This record gives sequence, C-alpha cells and structure tokens, in this order.
Amino acid sequence: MLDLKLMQSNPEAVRESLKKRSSKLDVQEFLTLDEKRKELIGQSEELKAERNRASGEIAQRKRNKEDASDLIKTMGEVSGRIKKLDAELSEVEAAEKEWLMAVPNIPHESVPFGASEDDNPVVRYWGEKPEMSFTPREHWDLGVELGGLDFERAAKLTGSRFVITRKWAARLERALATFMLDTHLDEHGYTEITPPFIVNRDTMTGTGQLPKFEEDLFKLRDTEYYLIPTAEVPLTNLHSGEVLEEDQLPMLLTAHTPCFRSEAGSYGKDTKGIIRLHQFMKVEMVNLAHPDHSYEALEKMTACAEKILQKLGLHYRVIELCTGDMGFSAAKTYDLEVWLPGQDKYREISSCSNCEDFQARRANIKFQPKGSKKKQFVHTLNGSGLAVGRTLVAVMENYQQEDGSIVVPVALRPYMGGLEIIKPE
RNA sequence: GGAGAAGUGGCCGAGCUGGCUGAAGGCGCACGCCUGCUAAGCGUGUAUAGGGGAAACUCUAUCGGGGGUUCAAAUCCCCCCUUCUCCGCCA
Repeated sequence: MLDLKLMQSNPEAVRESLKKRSSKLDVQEFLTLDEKRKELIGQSEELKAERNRASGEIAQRKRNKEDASDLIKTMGEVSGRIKKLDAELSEVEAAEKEWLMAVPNIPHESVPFGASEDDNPVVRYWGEKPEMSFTPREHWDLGVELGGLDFERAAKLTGSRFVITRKWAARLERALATFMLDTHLDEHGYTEITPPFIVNRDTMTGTGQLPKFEEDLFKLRDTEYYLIPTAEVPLTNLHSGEVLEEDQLPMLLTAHTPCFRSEAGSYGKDTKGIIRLHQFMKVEMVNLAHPDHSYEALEKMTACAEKILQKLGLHYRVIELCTGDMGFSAAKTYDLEVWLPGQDKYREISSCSNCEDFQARRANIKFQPKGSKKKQFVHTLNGSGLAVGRTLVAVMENYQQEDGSIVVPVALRPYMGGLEIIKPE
C-alpha cells in the first residue's frame, strides 16, 4: 500500500509509476474519493462534537435534577444525521481503500523501464556453462530413469503438477534444503523459523497476495485460511502490528517450507518436469530492514542466494526486472536464473526484492528510531534462497553424465551420506 | 468437541448498578529541579490514526475484533477471535 500522504501530495508521481507498470488505474478516481471522504468527515465530526457537548450538558442537567428532554429530542435527530453520514463515509472509505490496496508499489528510480520480461537487462554472469560431449537430457528423463521422480503416481494420488521424489531424489531434495539453511544460518546470520503453512486473510493481505491475487492461492474450504504460496508471507508478517527496537534491525529470517500455488492462468506452461508444480519446497529469506539501508540489504540478500549457487558450482546469471515485469509489492527485484543444459535455457531459481515500506504499511510493521519520537515503517525484503525443487533440477541437469548417472556436487556429499554419484540401478 | 474464567494505555491494575473516563493509582520511560554522592525526593511530560489550521492549537475516533441498544457505552445485548482452567480426543 502506498502512503496516503504521497497520493494526496504528489499524485503525479503515482500516475507516472502506474504508467510505467502499464496499469489502468486512474489516479483521478482516487482523488475524487478522497475529496468526498474529507468532506464527509468534516460534516460528521462537526455533528459529533455537537453531540459530545450536548451529552455533557444532559449529564449535568440530570445531576441537577433538571429537565433535558428538549436536548435529548434534538440530539436524537443529530444522531440520525450522524448515522447517515457515517454510513455514506464508510462506503467512500471502503472504495478508497479498495483502490489503494490495488495499487502496485512504485518502482525504485534505478529500475529500468520496460514492458515485459524481454526487457530485463542482464546484470552479470557467474561461472560457465558446463562442457558436455553429449546431448544433455532433461531432468524429467533422468529423474524417472534413475527412479527418483514419479509423476504418474503423483497424478494418481492427487493430479497434474505434483511429483513424488523417492530414494536419492528425496534425500537430495532434503540435502539441498539443509545445505541452504545451514549456509544462511552459519555464514549469513539468518535466524531459522518454522512458520505455519496456513495463514489467515490479514496475513495474506499484509504481503500483497490479497485482495488482488486470490485466484493464485489455495483456500481452505469454509474458512478464511489459505495455504502459503511462499514463506515470504508468514515471515514478513511475523512482526505485523508490532513496533520493533531499532537495534533489532536488520532482522534476518529464513524458513524452509512447502509452497502452494494454484498456477491459474499458466495452462500449458512447463507441463513437463518439476519446474512448475502446485506444491514445492523453498528456502526463503526475509529481511526487516532499516529504511536507510534497504538497498544495500537487497544487494546482500541477492549475494546470499548467489552464494548457494556458487557453492553448488552452478552457472547462472543475474537479471534486473524492468518496470513492466516486477511483482506487485516490489520496488526493485533481481532474479537469479540458473543454466539448465537439458532445456538449453536460463531459468529463474530465485527472486530477491526490496518492497520498501509497501508491505510494512499494509502489515503495520514499525520500529522506534533511537532519539526520535516518530515511529517509522521498516523496509521489507524477501528472496528465495533457493527454490529447492528447481535447484534439484539444476543439479540433475548440470551434473549429468553421458551414461545417465549424476555426480553429487561436493558441497552436498556430507548431506548425502558421502554419496558421490547417482547411478542407474 | 463440551463446561467455566478472562482480554483496559509500554507494563501492572482500577472502573464494568451507562453520563464531564483517553480512561484513577502504581511501575517504567523522557526532560527539568534539588541533592556532593553509590539511595532518595520534587515537578512536568509520556498512545495511535484521521479532520481543520502557517503555527500554537483544536476537533473526531480508538478500553481484543465486528455489529446493536441509547440523547450518551470501557460499562448493557449479540456474533467472532485469543488466552487460561477442567473434561474428552489425539501426534
């Protein structure tokens, strides 16, 4: 949510931002509502002040055993008018809030302008594509052949876009998650959290999934509970409605959770393999940061995600999302795209964003600056560190050998009981 | 799931036979004063959001959340949430 004051004082900036994001929202619509709101508040509060005065007068008279029936009569009418005004006011406020909640964050000035993902500039590359003397295969081939991935039975148990990992794949997935968590804990100063995987409506609203993107979520029937699409949701909302001490910032949180996405509107996309599933595991990083340092923090968080890929020896590139491709809550986003030889493509494996105070305002997360009375909103950052399922794909495709076996990256071997190579049975 | 108790300001805790109570008192905190001493005392201040105002300031709302009764609600009524105790069930 944007600052109401910014909307009022500088609507041009918001109009500009919406244009860059090719949003159709009309700022004038909001300004009209806001005018109406102020007008109604003025009228209503004037009457309330009168009522409060009269109430004191009535109380006084009653204590003196005097008659107050005339005042009571006129106040009855006043109350009626207040009720009407307030009803009208809450309608206007609801419309205004709905509008405000639908506005995406304003891109940081450094974010390149662009219409779609095709306009995202590459910031840097790390490593090189692995040399292969044979035609690399795709992970679903390798996975099924090596008995690690089972799509058919997952479809039987549930439906499409689910997978069963077994044997080495199940363990490798667990190894990857543990390896990632250990790295963030021991080397990056994160605190591990295991949050609920089901959250309520307010929590989903705090990070921006609701009210606009309900169709992307799984909702539990007859409740206001939702399955989390990412641990960003519970982690960022962990301190919602709270005022933190300044020295608690930056607060670095990480969690390994399943993520559930309906993938509405992605029919036909990535239908093979485990790139796009309704349920996948992810290690997430969240930072509740001081507003003065949130952009350094974004660079650091991106580096933490990169560190995982580097330790695994996986070639990747960092791209910067352009204005037209950024998520709703983000002010600036870097995506990490790992090289997948089987698909002959770079694929997103992490996305690190600074949301500035956009989510903090929605979720009401503040801190008390030292030596200042005024509480301020924190800045929130989130990033995958990494998507575990996609990392499993990257390891399989990059470490495959001509005979269909897969070499276990050295960094993972301690987590795999020393296993060095995954071979056909 | 069943029965009961409770939810007040940063914290503790009054108020809850409706009325000048944004809310006594205490603690904590901030600033000032006093004091030549490892203590105490005194004074003032100490919420958030919104409206009006250049500002001083002023008005409105907020006593778990929502709705209702009333001229008027922290106080009465209804629904929901959370916590605690007992029973049942369970990992």
